[in-house]
Amino acid sequence: MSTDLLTDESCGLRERKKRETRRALNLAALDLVEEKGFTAVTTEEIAARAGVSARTFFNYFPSKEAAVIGTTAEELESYAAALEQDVEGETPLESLRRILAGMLAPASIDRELRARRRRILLGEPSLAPALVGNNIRIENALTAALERRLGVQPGASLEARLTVAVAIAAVRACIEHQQNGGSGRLERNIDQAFDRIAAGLR
Amino acid sequence: MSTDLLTDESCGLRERKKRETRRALNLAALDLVEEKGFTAVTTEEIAARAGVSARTFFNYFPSKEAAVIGTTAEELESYAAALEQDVEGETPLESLRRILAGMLAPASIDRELRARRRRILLGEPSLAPALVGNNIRIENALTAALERRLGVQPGASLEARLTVAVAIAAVRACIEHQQNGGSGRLERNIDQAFDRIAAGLR
DNA sequence: GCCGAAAGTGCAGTCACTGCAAAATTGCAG
DNA sequence: CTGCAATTTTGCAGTGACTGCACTTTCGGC
Repeated sequence: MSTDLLTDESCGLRERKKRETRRALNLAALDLVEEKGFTAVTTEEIAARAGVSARTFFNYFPSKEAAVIGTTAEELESYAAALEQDVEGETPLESLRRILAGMLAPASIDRELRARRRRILLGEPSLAPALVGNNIRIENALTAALERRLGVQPGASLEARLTVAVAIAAVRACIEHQQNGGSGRLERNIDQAFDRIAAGLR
Repeated sequence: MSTDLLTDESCGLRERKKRETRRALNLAALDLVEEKGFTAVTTEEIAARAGVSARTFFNYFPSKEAAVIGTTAEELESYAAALEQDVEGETPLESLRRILAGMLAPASIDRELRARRRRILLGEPSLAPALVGNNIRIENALTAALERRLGVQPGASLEARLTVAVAIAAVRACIEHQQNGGSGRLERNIDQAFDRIAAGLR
């Protein structure tokens, strides 16, 4: 069991090929959704474009939605690790703001892919339920990480989950606001939202 | 075209029968899910137990999940109306606490049904994505109501949606905490959560 | 009782998703 | 390099959610 999180973990050919296939499926799904819209895309098409059989598709993703969203366990672990680390002079909420904003912002690497993914995912209303469902996974991973950071037993106190859930909800609200033609830039609104939450909502 | 929104709208036999059918489908769905678990229940079974054809099922609910959850537009309107009303000396967040807690608490009427519904819905992990998806509907309805209460244009300011989204997230976090064997009674935890949010999270 | 509208129903079809068993591929030991 | 074992891919057959369409039934007003 190799957990070489730092290196590319591309040790075995087998593992590398699985990653490539997964990525190919995700990219194919994004392409097709962009072309035809989510509901008009079939899992067979995605599989065909990725060069695998229809059956193999479901070896990689449990649903069509999951293939389009494509969040990997590694991503979750990476975010969790970032939150677990106690940064000097940063409250948990501030860490969450930084990490969640980082998930949205086109990062240094993968600039265009991240931007494109964001545009496609948010532009598809039929994906909205799946997206909030995906947020549950993120919430669980981040909650466990924050519990470790705070040194409490998993599920022992409400604090960790409450903070994470509220932070994710804040980001979601800002995104929704943006989608509805709301004012201001997304990052600015997120900052504002977290400021309000830190100051106490009325 | 009867738009008698004021009266109980149970005027015509047609309207009453639709309500009854919808309710019958929802109750049948709850029964069956309790008996066999969500995934083992088919829409045909639900329809059969409710005394309608398989096809008619989909005239009432767009999906199996929706039939089990069963949130009606009337319920949404009722919650929205409650939030829109500006109660003396109550901040929006306090109103939300009262209303959302009321949605969970077995009300004066429908005591057992509400309790049973809550138990069945929360006890089915396979329903979790659909439940958070349903929360979007609630969030939208409550956001619109709060915007009216605050006298702002729909989507103009971030405040309304942020407050509603955070409040719903808080309740969800408390429920999750409960489901994971967390300490304390649900209502008490919700009070605590809202207190923390009003005081400002860290 | 009659007529237009609304609701219920049957039918055929598409597609997501699953279990199973055979076939292909890969990693490894000899 | 070669066969062996584990893993992965694939085909096949099946279930069940969901849809569009056309037809019948039912309801409400006149």
